[in-house]
Order: sequence, then structure tokens, then C-alpha cells
Amino acid sequence: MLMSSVDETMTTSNDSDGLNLDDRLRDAGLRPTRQRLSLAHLLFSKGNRHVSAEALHEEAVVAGIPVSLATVYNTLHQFNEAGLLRAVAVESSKTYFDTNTSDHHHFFIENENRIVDVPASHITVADLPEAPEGMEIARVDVIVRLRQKD
Amino acid sequence: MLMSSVDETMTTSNDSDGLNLDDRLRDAGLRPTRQRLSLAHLLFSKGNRHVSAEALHEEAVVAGIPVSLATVYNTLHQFNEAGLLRAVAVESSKTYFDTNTSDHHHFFIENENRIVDVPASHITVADLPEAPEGMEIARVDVIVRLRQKD
DNA sequence: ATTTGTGCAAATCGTTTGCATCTGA
DNA sequence: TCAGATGCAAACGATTTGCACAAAT
Repeated sequence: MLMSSVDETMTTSNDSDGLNLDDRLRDAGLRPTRQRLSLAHLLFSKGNRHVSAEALHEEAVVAGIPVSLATVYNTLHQFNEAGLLRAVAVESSKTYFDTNTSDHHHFFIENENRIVDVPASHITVADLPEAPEGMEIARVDVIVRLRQKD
Repeated sequence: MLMSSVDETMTTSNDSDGLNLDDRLRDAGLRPTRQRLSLAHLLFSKGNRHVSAEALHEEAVVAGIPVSLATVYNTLHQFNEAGLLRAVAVESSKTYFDTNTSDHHHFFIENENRIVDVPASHITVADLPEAPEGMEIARVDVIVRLRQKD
């Protein structure tokens, strides 16, 4: 009854909520393909992360997962649309994707180009102005820019 | 003693503070060249603006000011360094430059890709977390993302 | 059998750079 | 004069796209 194979690429339990990756993708209307499952695994099995497409691709390559950069981009955007991820805009150039989709804000370490979550408990935005006629507030992003002291 | 010429491109009074554009550039350590003066004029003589390099270049061209896109980029960055302008990051792709350098935050109208100032009187960010060891807060940016209602 | 995803390379977009030529002090 | 600016075109980095091939339902 030997039932192990090398590329069993997780079809069983996993991470956060009760769903396994396979189902999370299905629920998002995305076919659970090899590369999507692998990328999802890289993204969601290590706590909150803030990755760029380039970085994730590199990680995949190192992990021996055959996937093209174009597919990484596609996948990240699909995950973003599906709400599995959240794109964070800090500075024009690279886009970062945050695996933490809950309500929270960010530190941006200027010289390192690195994003870190600010504990949700912190930061209170008060006194928000009302949105102009016919518009509504989609989201409020706070970015605390940090620089090396001295 | 005829002393008027067509391209007298402002050397006299101007805008905001007491300084004319010529002096504002000089004070910033920038030579008041034709194109820098012209661009400064476009930028600072119409109240607060949020422009992209491309847009400003187009404006200049329309106004009959001979200037290359590269120079517009250079100029915007120099103005930014000099504190005459403030670069605003809303979404990775285009960079916007805000002529309002005072402490304030922004609305970002998602479908129009447009930035609008939030009156400084509004928005209070409280409960800010302390910066990690050896770091200090350079700035806190709040972006209120607006979308069309319904 | 269909539909959807993937890889590759070429295309695009915003932005930067190298370098010869001009211009302001 | 001559450091500093400008224009152009080529170079660039991040991202997207077109299309033939492969995999999922």
C-alpha cells in the first residue's frame, strides 16, 4: 500500500483557515494547477510576507519549481483579484504583494526597500473626511516611512 | 529705448511666498534656465497640482515651450530634492508630483487615476507605533482610496 | 474535447542614461 | 571661459501580451 510519490504537491491539509490550497484556489475560481499550487504554497505557508514578483519567481526557481516569470505575474494578479493577496503600493517601481489581507498598515524601510506590517492594533486614523459625492472610500492605506537614524 | 522682447519669460514677481521663480530656483541651487523657469511657472502658478512627468511635458509642448521629456524628468526630480515639490506614490507605475509641500494627505480616485489633496485639517493619525531600534519616522503617508459608489 | 493555463520571446510603458551640443554666470 | 543644462536616442527595469503548446476538467 505504498502511496507516496515525489510530486504529491500538497493536496491535503494546510495553513490558515480550514481549507487546503487546492480548495482555496477552486473557491477563488482558479484551477489548481501545479504552478499555482506551488506558488500558493510558497506564499501562504510561512506567515505574512511581502514579496515582489521577481523575488517570488526567484524563490520558486531555487525551490526547483518550474515556473516562468510571466506566470508568476499572472498568478499574483489573479490571487490579488481573488482576495487571497493584497497589492501594496509604496513607491513607483516595484509592486509588492502582501499575504496578509486583513486590515492593517505598513512600515516602509526606505533604504532597504522593505515592507513590514504595523500591528493592526496600532495606528488609528480619525477624522476622516467624507468622500466626495457619488464616491465611497474603498480603503485607507497608511504608510509609515522609516529611515536610518543619524 | 525699446526694452520689451517676446521671450521675457518672467523675471519679476510671482506666486506663493515673496520670491519670484528666478530666486526660488537660485535658492535651491538650481540655475534659472529657460526650461526650468517655464516648468516652474506651469507648476506653481495655478494652485496645488498633482502632475506626472508625461502630463507636464505635454502641457509644456502645448504651451509652446521647447523642452524634452528627459529634462522634465530631471527637473521634477531636482525640484523634489530641493523641496519645491513632493513625489507621491499611489500605485506602482506612474509617479505623481505634488506642488503642495505642506503636511497633508491624499485621496486617490481609483478609476480616474487622479490625486486630490485632503484638507490638512482632516485626518488624524493617532497611536503611531514606535519606530524600530535605530530608525526614525521620516514621514507618514495616508492615502484614502476612493471608488465610484454603486 | 474543450477550456484554461503556461512558457517564451517580443512588445510596451515609465523612466534613466550617455554623450555631443548649447547656455548661463 | 566653462561648469552645468539640455536634447536626443539608446538603454533599462518592471510588467504585459501574443501565440503555440500543455494540462486540467
